[in-house]
Amino acid sequence: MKQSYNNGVEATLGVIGGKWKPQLLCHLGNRPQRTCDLRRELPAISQKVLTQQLRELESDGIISRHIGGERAPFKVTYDLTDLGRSLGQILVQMSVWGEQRASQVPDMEITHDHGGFSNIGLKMDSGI
Amino acid sequence: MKQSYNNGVEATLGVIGGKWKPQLLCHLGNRPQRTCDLRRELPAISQKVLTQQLRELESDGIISRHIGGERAPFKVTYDLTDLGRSLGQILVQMSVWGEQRASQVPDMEITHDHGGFSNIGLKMDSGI
DNA sequence: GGGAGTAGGTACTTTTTGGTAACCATCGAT
DNA sequence: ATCGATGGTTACCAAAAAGTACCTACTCCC
Repeated sequence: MKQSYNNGVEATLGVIGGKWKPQLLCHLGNRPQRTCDLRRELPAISQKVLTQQLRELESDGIISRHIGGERAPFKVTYDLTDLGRSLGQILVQMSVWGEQRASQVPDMEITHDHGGFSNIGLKMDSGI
Repeated sequence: MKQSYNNGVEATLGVIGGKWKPQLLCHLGNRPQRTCDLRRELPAISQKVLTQQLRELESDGIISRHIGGERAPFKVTYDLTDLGRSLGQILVQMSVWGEQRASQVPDMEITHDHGGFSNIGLKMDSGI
């Protein structure tokens, strides 16, 4: 179905706005990862939602899915595409802004449970 | 209540992620506006949701609310705060990325009904 | 007195999103 | 033969977000 946005910001939000997508992009920004790796790093996400968010990112062209092995316990690997990497600069800036904001607001905390975007800049096209 | 995020990106999304917030920020980025102005520019938003999103932006320190007149038909004006203006660069980049994306995907359209972020850079602290 | 304009609140419903739990299929190891 | 790891799917539920409808209260204007 044809999706419609009022401006570019909304279009971008449509891509990165899922509940787990920032974290998924973060982890995939470091290196390609298998499904089970992502599940281990994000224990709180359910299989269903993980698959769902990965499918959305894939259909948006942000990540790519590779099936390793022929008919074994498949090794499915997800990786950022060039388009996905082109989000790096935005993600890093959002990360910085959010971190700074959280450091100034007492009632806001950021649990860096499973890595963050502070290092993503090295791998993604952050422009830094 | 204490809100918790897993990384800075989510914290930022918590601020700009509302359905109408990008558009509100866009219009307020041009100049301070009254409630009725915003309603005229965004005819599709309901009074309830408009008030709600403005309150959220206000409590996040992104916009400020000024009541003009003493006990008349109040002239309530909303304006970006410095913190709000500091989002400019991020919003402009998200806008550019989204616009570019939309121009490459046939099934995605952006209806520039009520202005856009292309010019917000002039007023907000876009860093451009 | 009866609108219209201004700013907003409240109750209720709908839509969207995310979460739970159970299931399938395959392989290798025990 | 059963278990665990792998990578899913499906049906069903719950919570969050947004939308609808209707209400208040004040003032100015006719």
